[in-house]
Amino acid sequence: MDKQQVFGSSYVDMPFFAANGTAQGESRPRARRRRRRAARCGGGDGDGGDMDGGGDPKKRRLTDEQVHGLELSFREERKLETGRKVHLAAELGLDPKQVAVWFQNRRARHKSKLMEEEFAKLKHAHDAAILHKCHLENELLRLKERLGATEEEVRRLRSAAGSHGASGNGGDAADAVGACGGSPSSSFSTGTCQQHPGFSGAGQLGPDDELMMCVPEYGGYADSSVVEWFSLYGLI
DNA sequence: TTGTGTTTTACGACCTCC
DNA sequence: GGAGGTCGTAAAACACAA
Repeated sequence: MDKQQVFGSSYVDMPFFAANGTAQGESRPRARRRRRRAARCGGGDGDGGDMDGGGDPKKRRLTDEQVHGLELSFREERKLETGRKVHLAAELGLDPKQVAVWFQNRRARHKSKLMEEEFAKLKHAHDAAILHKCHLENELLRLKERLGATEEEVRRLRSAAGSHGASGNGGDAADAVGACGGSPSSSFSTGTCQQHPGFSGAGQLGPDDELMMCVPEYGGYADSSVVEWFSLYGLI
């Protein structure tokens, strides 16, 4: 199989055999310890063919130069055509199969990194959306309070006008409110927002625990205001 | 020095494309 | 059918705290 082919190929006697050696290791920023696991080499892991007769370890780290060359090539093009692979392998003293494997792993790392970045970005947007929702719900509470006070004032004025015998036709704004019958606020749902004592507007919230106190539930992503918020962040 | 967590190298299985 | 891709995983190499 391929395992035997890999270690029977030319790269075995190339300079990077010294990569894990003392000189190379000491040239790196942090000294690298060598740990021998020779005892395990003979252990039957069912992975026969690890040794190429000479007791060579199964894996060898690539040298910095080899990794650098591979990195440069990867930046140019993430896919690897046959010609490029063979050329790169010859140039770096590697087996073409090693180059292919390195590119596969490098693509996987790249993808993983991209996913991490994407996750962080989405989390940031999520937190911002939660904060925005909290602001909106607190604003709603304030508006409801004002509405209640206004309705109370209207009732008071009406009763005062009624006691003076006037048949109220001057209550324009008051009528408008009154026309709503059971008050518009009755159709509002305050949701689950609990007003935080120290919360009085934007810029007051920082840590997530405050967010959690403010908005104990995380549903409602279909809310159009949240969609707007996401679009503000350029996420959709 | 050692135990443990992370990174790197390598492989097999499976899929797609030519 | 072969070459090269992704995905999942094993294991060596390595870093580092205790």
